[in-house]
Amino acid sequence: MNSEKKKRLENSGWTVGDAASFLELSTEEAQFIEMKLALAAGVKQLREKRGLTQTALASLLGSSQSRVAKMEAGDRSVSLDLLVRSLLSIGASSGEIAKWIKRAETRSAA
Amino acid sequence: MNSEKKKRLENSGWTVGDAASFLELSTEEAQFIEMKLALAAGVKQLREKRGLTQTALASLLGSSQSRVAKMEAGDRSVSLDLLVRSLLSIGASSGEIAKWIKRAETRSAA
DNA sequence: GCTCAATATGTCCAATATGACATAATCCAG
DNA sequence: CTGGATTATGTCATATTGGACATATTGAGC
Repeated sequence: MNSEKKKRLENSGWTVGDAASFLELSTEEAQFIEMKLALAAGVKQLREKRGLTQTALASLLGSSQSRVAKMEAGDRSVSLDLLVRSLLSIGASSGEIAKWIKRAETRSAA
Repeated sequence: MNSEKKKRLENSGWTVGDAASFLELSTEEAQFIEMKLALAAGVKQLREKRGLTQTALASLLGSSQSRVAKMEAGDRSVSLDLLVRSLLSIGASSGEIAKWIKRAETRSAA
């Protein structure tokens, strides 16, 4: 179970630690993180689709390049709120967002 | 457009003000709020289905009754994060959450 | 390999969210 | 009615988040 998923989590700054503590991630937590990562990917995807640079998107959102970078990385310091707001601002519909969230479900199967 | 939806927003502490300022709610903002309200309803619905009291759910979540009440009311002070985390804790799947979010889409049609 | 644009990472402090508590309002069986 | 339980509302202090800035890393064209 560790390899693929664990790396994904670690790369997003979740300091997963050893296998034992990794296993302590409750399913809810894991699902939540997966959800955030899915939306993070959505932001990146949609931004690139619009041909925007992180800086451009940032100014569109009234934010900063670094925050956009963190959003796309699914950094611990970005909330679902910010991700969703951003997606809506880029023009994603609730339906699309729902699709991304749903997609997170299958990925979180251990 | 005002009546039904406006009241829903106002009842959730959004101080919508007069029609003009209400119209200034960008579609993104409106969609975001609708999303929160949809999830708020989801929490209530699921809690009752489980036969839990707000206090019971609160302790389950490591939170307080007042916060649960605010969640279900879609209060301005509760984040998407909290709503989603709570839903996951009550046992909702990502798919169900996605469904609620998607449902918010149609409701937000002016 | 150099340059420059794009992206990533780390750190501040201002703004917002959260749990807790007090207290009020509702509801409902008896 | 009344009392007890449930839910709503207001307010704090603490914790978390977010924009900004500095700086590092990466990547593409030359």
